Amino acid sequence: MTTNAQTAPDRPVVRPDLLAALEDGGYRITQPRLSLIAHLEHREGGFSADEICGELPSIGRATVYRTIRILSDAGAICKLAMPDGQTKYSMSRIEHHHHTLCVQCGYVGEFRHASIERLLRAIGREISGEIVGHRIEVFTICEDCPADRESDLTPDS
Amino acid sequence: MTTNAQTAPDRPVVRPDLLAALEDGGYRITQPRLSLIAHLEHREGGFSADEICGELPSIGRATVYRTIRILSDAGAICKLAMPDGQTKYSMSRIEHHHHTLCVQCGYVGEFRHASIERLLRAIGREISGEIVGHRIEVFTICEDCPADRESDLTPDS
DNA sequence: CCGTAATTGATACTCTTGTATCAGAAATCA
DNA sequence: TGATTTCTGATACAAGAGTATCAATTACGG
Repeated sequence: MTTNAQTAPDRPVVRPDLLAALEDGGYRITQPRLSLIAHLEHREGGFSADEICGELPSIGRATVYRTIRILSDAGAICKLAMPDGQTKYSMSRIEHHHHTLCVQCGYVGEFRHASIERLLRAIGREISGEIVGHRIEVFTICEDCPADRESDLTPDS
Repeated sequence: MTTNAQTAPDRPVVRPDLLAALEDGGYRITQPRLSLIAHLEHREGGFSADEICGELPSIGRATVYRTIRILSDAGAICKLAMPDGQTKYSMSRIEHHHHTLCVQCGYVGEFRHASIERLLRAIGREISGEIVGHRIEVFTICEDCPADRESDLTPDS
């Protein structure tokens, strides 16, 4: 419908750093990967790979998983673990951050806190061995979730 | 150490708080549960449920999983997540603590750090919603593991 | 525009981490 | 000692989270 299709066929305009995550890894810029990135890039909150498969039925399951892995390896998206063990992903926006996960709706927020860095250094001094990574996840019931509902998870952001 | 086995037939002497975890939940003290607790109670480091099934072939798989869940729900053991998503458990010894997990050998250590409590309160003031839990896991390569072997398991650092 | 190499997607498969079922066994109660 | 209730364990089942395969397709360098 639009008439500006001269420059590139159907290529959606996406965050350059997400494209760079592909290019820097030596991966080709393909339609399915662009569609996936365009679908994810402005997404708030967490999502599962399978959820994305449902939302983008035109992209094969294997491709969704493969691309998510590429982006995750490149640090463009974060892999998270819900308290029940479910895997979720979220887009990285802040450089060095941690996550809040709403245990009811699955909403994922990001926060930074200066003292976390200090804390980790202090822990490093107290324990034996070398720290190679960490995971700090804060589980919440977010503002928009009624706290009285106990059981069901509605992954609707 | 103490040999008070004349009080009960084959009942191993186990940590009373572990028995209490069963009794307080209204569960019966059975041989398989006692065997499992006796097997676990002095265990250092992390273990998976399946691993325990292999070590105690006389106890059924379902019973191992059931009992671990009971103990985990009661807080007697901790459920952990390795960076690759594997589930591990470890015995709780310190009251409010966090874990170090060696990404090579799976060794699980415990540590406390006073500022973590402060930190969580500070985070609670900064984010919206109510904090209902948290997970702080520090991934390490422990002293006994050769660090030269390459390990690419470094989640968001 | 073409050749080559990477990518896709349908599908089957794997592996982990459990849960459901249910007849028989064991623990507790009266 | 029964009677009752819970528990066990063998096994099947299931869901989640991916990976392997491979013919057909697509992107990209020249």
